[in-house]
Amino acid sequence: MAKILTKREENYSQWYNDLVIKADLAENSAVRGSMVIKPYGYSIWEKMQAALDKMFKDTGHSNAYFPLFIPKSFFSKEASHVDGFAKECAVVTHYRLKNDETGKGIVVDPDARLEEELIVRPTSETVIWNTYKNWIQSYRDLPILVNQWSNVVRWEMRTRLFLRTSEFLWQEGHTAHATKQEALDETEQMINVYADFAENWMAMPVTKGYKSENERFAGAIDTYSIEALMQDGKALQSGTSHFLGQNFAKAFDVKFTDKNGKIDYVWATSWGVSTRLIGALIMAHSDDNGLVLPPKLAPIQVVIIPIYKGTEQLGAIAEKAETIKKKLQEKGISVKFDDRDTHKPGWKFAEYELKGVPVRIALGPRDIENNTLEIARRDTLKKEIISQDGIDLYISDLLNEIQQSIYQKALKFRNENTFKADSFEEFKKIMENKGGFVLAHWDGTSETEQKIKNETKATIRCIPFDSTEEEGKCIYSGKPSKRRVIFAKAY
RNA sequence: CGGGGUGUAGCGUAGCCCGGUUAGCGCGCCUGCUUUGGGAGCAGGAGGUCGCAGGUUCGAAUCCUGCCACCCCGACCA
Repeated sequence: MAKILTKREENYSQWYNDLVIKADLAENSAVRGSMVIKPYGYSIWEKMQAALDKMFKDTGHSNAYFPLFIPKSFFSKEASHVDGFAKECAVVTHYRLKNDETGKGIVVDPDARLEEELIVRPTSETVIWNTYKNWIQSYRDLPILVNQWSNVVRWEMRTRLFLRTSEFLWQEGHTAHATKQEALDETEQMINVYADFAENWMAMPVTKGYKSENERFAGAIDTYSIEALMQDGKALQSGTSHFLGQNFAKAFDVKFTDKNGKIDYVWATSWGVSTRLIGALIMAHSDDNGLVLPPKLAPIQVVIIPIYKGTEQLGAIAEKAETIKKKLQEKGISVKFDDRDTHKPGWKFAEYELKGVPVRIALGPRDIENNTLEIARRDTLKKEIISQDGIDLYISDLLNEIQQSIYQKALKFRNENTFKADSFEEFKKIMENKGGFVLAHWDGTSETEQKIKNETKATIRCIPFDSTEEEGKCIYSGKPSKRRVIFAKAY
């Protein structure tokens, strides 16, 4: 597992500060667990956003925006939703500050108490369904296929850098449908979109499946998720898609008249992924030299580093570098030519490795003379000297190759860390050692899942869509089971 | 909120048990010269309310009391 995530070695914090996300805003507990995403990290998020946004639009969705503040009363309308979120809400109670009577500092004006408190959205189902009520009367108004890019706040008892911050950026899709089947299809479609994104953009293999009742979203009838395995053997839930049935429609009284003149409640879904994906990306691929970014999400895909003595040498090198840069850009490749004279080549090599730039080109006097380039790829750290001719084609092929290679490496890791357990002893042994995904039989009850969790910390990550039917016995209770489910310790 | 730990320069730390010069070191930062194909070398320099507030003492980073913050583990959770 990469140092950047696990070890506090010398200079660790310097890396860390330069890395993508900095947690902690200040010495103030009120913002504990908030995050600062530095520009480089944010540009990774922007690449993710762009790719996802296009996928959403290609599947017929549109973006919209709903309020940050939700009246408290909205929350009490869907019982299990309240239960799920009540414990982690930030609540706005006042709307004004005033100077302290002692003249020192500033205090909340007690006269400015809100009549009804506002909740900072932990998710937007309630405010959105309150709005949909006004948008929907007839089947002709359906479906509504809306996505929102926003920030949400969940006042977690304990935050975790990258993976569980109290405020995070995400997208949440909220759709309304005339039929149950249509909503189910939507739920499945979106988990497929997420899996597609995780595998083809993030180069991170994921398993699609159903959540057990314990792990289901508060207010959902069914939750589908994609689960990824991190390098430390823990699972990360990377995206979820919920079939909400008619729960929210009933809570917010959203009815429509169908083709036959019959009145019914609307069917709903919601789905989301968050900046947690940046954490997933880091934890899935990075090594001791820093990040390893899949080319498709790398803000800089190729960096050109000049090697030179004196400014007269730089002139010729810079000219050549600019030519190469232009050629690559014409192929749609993002290139940075780093001609800073404030840092030495070796320093730059290390810096771009830390940042995960997939391909590095070194260009020096030797190369000018021989019409060559030194190409280094981040994922394998291998270097080779190639001809400058046809560099654009070479690099664009190489980027594809790296994208594939990173995925294959992660897939191999997951395969090697996926085990079958047929007894609880075996199961415990695996969990205590290296962790990983463990396929085991389960009797289908929440009680058993809870007991296994209490004893091993492992939970059911999902019941895979593609699991084959197989007669077996629950590893804990010994009761009959029809298929294996995935257990793992989770973040 | 329970259990454990830690607060010393931008970052990482030594010193604390056993009080006593000007609080030491590494990285980073600044200046100069030499360097530049894997995080350069040498020389010089800047930077500290030792978390905060009290107390004990001739004297406190060090001992005592209170407070605050952060980290790790647990409950909670995307």
